[in-house]
Amino acid sequence: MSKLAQEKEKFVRYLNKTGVTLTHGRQTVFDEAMKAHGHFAPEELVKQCQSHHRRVSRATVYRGLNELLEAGLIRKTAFGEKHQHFEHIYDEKPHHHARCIRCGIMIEFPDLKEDKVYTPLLEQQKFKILGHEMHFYGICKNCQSGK
Amino acid sequence: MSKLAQEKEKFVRYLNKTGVTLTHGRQTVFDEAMKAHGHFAPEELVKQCQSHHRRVSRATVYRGLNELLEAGLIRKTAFGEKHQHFEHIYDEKPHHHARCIRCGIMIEFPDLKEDKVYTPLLEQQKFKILGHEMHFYGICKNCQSGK
DNA sequence: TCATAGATGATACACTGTCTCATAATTGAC
DNA sequence: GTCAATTATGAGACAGTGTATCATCTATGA
Repeated sequence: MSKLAQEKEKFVRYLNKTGVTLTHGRQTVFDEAMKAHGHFAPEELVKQCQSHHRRVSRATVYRGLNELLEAGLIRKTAFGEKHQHFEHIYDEKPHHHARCIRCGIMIEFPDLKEDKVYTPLLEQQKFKILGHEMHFYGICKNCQSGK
Repeated sequence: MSKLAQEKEKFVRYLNKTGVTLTHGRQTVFDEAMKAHGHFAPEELVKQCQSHHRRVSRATVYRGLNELLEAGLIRKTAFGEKHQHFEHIYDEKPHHHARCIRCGIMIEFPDLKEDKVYTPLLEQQKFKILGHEMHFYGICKNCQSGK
């Protein structure tokens, strides 16, 4: 079974558990989110969904993204920007981000499993971890030399 | 010298370096940002600045916050929410956050210096690190039992 | 004192994520 | 298969955020 099919199954399992069905809208959001390369903003996904399929509303996309998030298929990468970003998890090497606060460029670097230090702390509080992100901010090489 | 005074000096040093002066507006934003307890959203700071001082515009506050950020006096904590959050650094124990994606509650936990693993990676790319945040997301205890 | 450069306030702006509600689709009971 | 009840959806309204603009004000140094 392909990784994508596995993800689909995971999604359906989640939907069943919460007592809702895999409708056309959810299917579309799932398809496009899994198809995306790298990060995407919700509004980008709205465009994608609307270009390839019959009309899907913004509301449905936003709702669907939350479901995918809770199902653990995508993660929210929060860069302190105006809008949210997501990325799917399957097929990606775990990585983190460093962002330049001047130009916004993003540098990716591999996940080194440093989060293991923290998981006991959170589990102790019965916090169910869906994901984590190590987020650095600073000034990139170019912006330093530019000024 | 108090910690606060040290921060002020750090700020002035930064301003000098970038060739600007400590004006009334910047002073106000500095004061209120340092006075804040825990996280604050920019708009909250706008209110603060406008209630305690003579009129300071939103623009000035937003501009000032960026300067404080670059000067390394505050950090941006990005929770993937609609708006940004900041917190000042002085006088705070380094800590990170876990956020519940359902109710938004925030759990703080101490910084365990796990970032040390990554700094060489970024320094190698000449990325000047201003700060970092370890960000977990998931479902909190209450939201798990609530459903 | 004056000219210049920088800082500010007011406001407009685009955009985001959420909410509402009427309509449509789906499901299960019969 | 039909119908009623429940759930999902689309369209649009909405408030709020962070940025940009630009005319006015302020500070600085010659």
